[in-house]
Amino acid sequence: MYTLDYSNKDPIYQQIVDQTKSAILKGYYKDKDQMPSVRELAKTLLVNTSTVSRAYSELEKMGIVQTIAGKGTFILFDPKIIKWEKEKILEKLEEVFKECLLLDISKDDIIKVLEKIEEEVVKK
Amino acid sequence: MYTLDYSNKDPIYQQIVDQTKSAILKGYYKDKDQMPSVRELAKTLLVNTSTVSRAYSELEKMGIVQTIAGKGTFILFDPKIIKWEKEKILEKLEEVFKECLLLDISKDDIIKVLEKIEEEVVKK
Amino acid sequence: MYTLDYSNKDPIYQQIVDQTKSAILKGYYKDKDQMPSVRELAKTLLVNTSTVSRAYSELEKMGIVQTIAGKGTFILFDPKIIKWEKEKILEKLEEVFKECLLLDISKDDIIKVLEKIEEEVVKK
Amino acid sequence: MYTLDYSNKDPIYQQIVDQTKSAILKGYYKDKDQMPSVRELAKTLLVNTSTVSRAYSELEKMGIVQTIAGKGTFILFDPKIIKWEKEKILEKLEEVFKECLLLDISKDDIIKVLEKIEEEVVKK
DNA sequence: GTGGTCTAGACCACT
DNA sequence: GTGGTCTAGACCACG
Repeated sequence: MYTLDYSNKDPIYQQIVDQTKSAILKGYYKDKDQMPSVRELAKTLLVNTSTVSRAYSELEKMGIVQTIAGKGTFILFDPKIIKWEKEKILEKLEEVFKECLLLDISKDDIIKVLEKIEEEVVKK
Repeated sequence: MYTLDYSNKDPIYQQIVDQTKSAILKGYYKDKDQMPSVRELAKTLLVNTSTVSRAYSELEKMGIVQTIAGKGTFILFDPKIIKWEKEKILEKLEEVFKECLLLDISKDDIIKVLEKIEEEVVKK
Repeated sequence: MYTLDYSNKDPIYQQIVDQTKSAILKGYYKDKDQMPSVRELAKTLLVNTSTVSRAYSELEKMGIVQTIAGKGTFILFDPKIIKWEKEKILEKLEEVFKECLLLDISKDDIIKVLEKIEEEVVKK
Repeated sequence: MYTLDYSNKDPIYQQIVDQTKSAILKGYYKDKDQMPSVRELAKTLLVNTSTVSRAYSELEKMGIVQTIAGKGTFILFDPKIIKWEKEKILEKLEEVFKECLLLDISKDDIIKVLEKIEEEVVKK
């Protein structure tokens, strides 16, 4: 479920955060599901427990999971997450479009890429 | 012309590199133009000379700039740059689109954003 | 293992880069080996940490080494390195031969030198 | 006669020195020939007079030219030059051969390159 | 512990 | 004047 890439510029804990969020959006994790324990996930991913710990605490700061002392870490699905993520991605979209136009990539070319990706996603 | 953002996770020298590339693409710098001297730009941007020096040397490794010992640093415009940049931005575009679709942002919504940006850019 | 020559026109960081590559080719370093830490090597070689750091970052850009934040720097042996090195040395070989012939050094004399070196290397 | 390469790592004055020596070895310059004046060569090569001046003074240090105040700079051909150059190139040859063997380039491959270059040179 | 970045200041080579 | 390298020392992010 998690795949870490050490050559990626994103730090490991960030990759865990991102992949957890993505797992929620994809429906792999549902509201109130229990996450694996820090030690367990660390063992599975062959990383330091402090790395997983940091990932969980970032997720908790974002309100995406909740840690209950002595019980574990649980998904706290809040529709707001989707709203936040949408806002972030729309900003990113604007940036990328600006760069595309700067590089003389036409609107039509961009739409072609969009349609290609759409097809790929639909297939899955 | 250059605007540094210290809260940005990208290091200063990288921001100088990126903004220089962008300046070339926008036509502010042209082939064979002399760049400001290391000391001069450092003074302007209120950073250390070695930071600017590092940025220039990165640009040189990319073949975007040529430094002639004792003379200065000069723009070396090569149409290949545009090719490289296009390839990079198209990859980024695919990633962003994938994320959008994952978040149930519709193709139409994406195109609306695109059209908004297009208008903004055209106005300038 | 490393020997720095301050009278050499090559900068220190470059000597570290070259000797590291050479160490890999000679088999002293193997794939996935951990390099000495920046601070450690700096202490051993009596140079500044930033000098070693620069050498490592050059090696990383060349894809010869991978640095994992917080863990260290590791050899990333890629057979391509040998290809690159071979191409470079063959170019150098052509240049030197041209100079030799220009100086009226005969083919036979050159081959004698080659045989002398071959023997030396074989002995080791 | 002179061709300067600004992208070459060798400084300009060094390129002038090397090409002058090469011109002597090729017989373009002969003993007691007068070299172009510093100003003249600087003008021709579009470089600073101090650059040419430095080149001439290096040549003088090596005993390859002689400057006579008020008269000009003259070639001072001494057969020793060839001896020195030969010694230098033979050292270089040894280094390059060592590297070749380290990279598993066989003696036969090296000889093939040598023969290729020999043919090229003979044709000229 | 690891590497990455930045500063201030110095020195050198080249033009 | 130009850029390149190095040092000493500081701070930060990551594991």
